This record gives sequence, C-alpha cells and structure tokens, in this order.
Amino acid sequence: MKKKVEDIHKRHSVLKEIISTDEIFNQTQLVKSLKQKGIKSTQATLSRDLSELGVVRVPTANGLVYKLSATGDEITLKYRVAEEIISIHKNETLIVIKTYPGRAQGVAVFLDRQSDIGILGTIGGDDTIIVIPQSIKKIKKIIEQIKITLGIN
Amino acid sequence: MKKKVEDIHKRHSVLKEIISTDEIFNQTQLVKSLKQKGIKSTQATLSRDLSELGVVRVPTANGLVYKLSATGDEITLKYRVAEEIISIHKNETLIVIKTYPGRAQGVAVFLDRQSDIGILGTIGGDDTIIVIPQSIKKIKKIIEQIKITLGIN
DNA sequence: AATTAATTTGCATAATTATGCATAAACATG
DNA sequence: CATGTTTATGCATAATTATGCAAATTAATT
Repeated sequence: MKKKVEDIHKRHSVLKEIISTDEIFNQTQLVKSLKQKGIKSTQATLSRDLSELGVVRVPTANGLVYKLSATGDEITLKYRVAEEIISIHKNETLIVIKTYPGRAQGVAVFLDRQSDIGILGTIGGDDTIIVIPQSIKKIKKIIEQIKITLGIN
Repeated sequence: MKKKVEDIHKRHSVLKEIISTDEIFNQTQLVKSLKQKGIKSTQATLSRDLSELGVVRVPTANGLVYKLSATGDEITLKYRVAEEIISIHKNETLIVIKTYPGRAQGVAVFLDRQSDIGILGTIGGDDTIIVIPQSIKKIKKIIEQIKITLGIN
C-alpha cells in the first residue's frame, strides 16, 4: 500500500493550494476536492497529512475552516524556500506567488537576489508576492526559471 | 441556565490564560483545568468558548495542542469589511482598493478567501490593496463581484 | 534477484468535538 | 415588580477527526 514519495509531495502540494484557495470545512470535503484534481485519498490519510503540514482549523464567521499555519512546521520551512511556496500563477502582465502566511517577504528577498532571470522587481505582502517582469514577454521564462532554481515542478 | 456576563468574561479570560500557559490537548482536560481554578463548566460550553475566542488546535510533536490564534478574535465579517473600504478603482491591469488606515491586510485576507471571483492574488499594505486579476479581462467583473458580495454600490 | 526492512495507506473504530433542543437564569420593558 | 424576551448552559447525540492494526508497496540489502 505504500505510495511513492513523489505522490506524497504532490498530494501535499495540492492540499496546500486547496486550503489556501478554498474554504475547507472538513476532511470529507477535502477528499472530494482532491478527487476533482485527480488525487485519490481517504479521510484518514488527510488527517495525517494535515498534521504533518501543520494545518490548523480556525473558527470563522462561517464555521471552522482549515488554514495553513504560520508557526506550524516552522522548523521544516526555514531550510528551503521551495517549501514555503504554495503556488505560482500569472496573468497577462504579472506573476503572483502564494506562500505560507508571513513567508512572502522572505521568498521575495530570495527572488530579488536571483539575478538575470528577468525580474524587474517584487513586492511581498504577508502571503503573496507580486513579481513584475522586465517585460511581459518574459513571464513564462521567469516562472520556468524560478521552478528550476527551486527544484519544483 | 443563563450565567452572568461577568462570569463568561471571567471564564474566557481564565481559558486564555490556561491555553497560553499549559499544553492543552483536548476539551475534557480543559474542563479539569478550569475546575482546579474554581470554574465549573462542560465540554460543550468550552467547545463554544474556543470558537468564540478563535482558538486553534495546532499539530505539534506531542500531538494536537490548543493555541490562541494570532488573528485573535477578529473574525472577518462581511459587514465590517464593507465599512473598511473607502474606494475601489482600476486601471488597465490592476484594481486598487483604498481602506481605512491599517485595515488593508484584513480586507485583503477577506478578498483572498472569496473563491472563484477571478482574483489571482492580493497584496495589502497599510491602507491600500492591489488586486491582481486572473485576466485583465476580468477586472470589471471582479469589481462588480466584490461590490455585490459586500453589498456596496 | 531474492529477501528483508521500512513506510504508507485504508479500514474499522475509538476519541474527540460540535450542535439541536429544552431549560433556566439574567436582562429588558412596562 | 411582574412579565416577556433573550441568552447561556447542559444533556444527549450527531458529526468529525485521530489512530491501532494489518496489508501492500517501495526501498534497501545481500
């Protein structure tokens, strides 16, 4: 029953994205969300995943919602910037990078230091970074470069 | 069965202190801790209290532990968010939202949570939020959606 | 390649948390 | 002060989450 490590990373990665994007109220909902993204799993596994990822369930106006915690697995995160990144998206003019809460600044600084990958500048908030390209034509290449640099897919 | 408000405040107060001092793993343990401090209560009541106080349960090396959340009691309510927004403007590529001083972060978080209204990401400063659309074609629609969601014109 | 060790997963279920309902105390109103 | 309303609480239980265990697969070792 053991799964490949890559699959686990993949599931964790998707998990993080779902949690940071949607409002997830319970783990059965999460099973369905993952299914929609083509990942099969069970409530039991997700319970363990959430624990490993340091995900918390916070009370909101709508009810209890899962969130990525800033403090959660702080120790694990410090070492690799890659682990701090949740997702990278773009539109016609900009690149937007989602990170764990409070991590945007650190990642932004890291990106700024990378010279010659086509970045004009970055702005980091709490958990979001805007990357401004030297030219909108370079957006694709920049994303590729970041992924290569960080060794993520 | 109603209790005096003072008692409730008192219990909440003690609750917060216990949570920030000891390692609390579950609510029955919490019932006992409160009892030791002379406060009688039940698991059900504490479940409600924890929700009201915005307490989260974080996975740690020892297991799940209750913690006071950083965001504390400030639950994002629609009506409150609406009041914090001063203006919404756009240009060809971005949407800029002005808020009352120091409120941008909160509003930005709220907007991030709204799924499927076409927002790629947001960055909040002190009193300004930049909203990046999934596509510049969606800018108008996003503004409409925000206004509808918040019930403002 | 064969064998062994290590790890992940699902199932079943235990443990824990959340909540509808009824009730009673506090509060409001006249 | 009497009466009506609101709200917090406990009980019982539903809903949800965590976990022991066995099975199955991968990874390691020979």
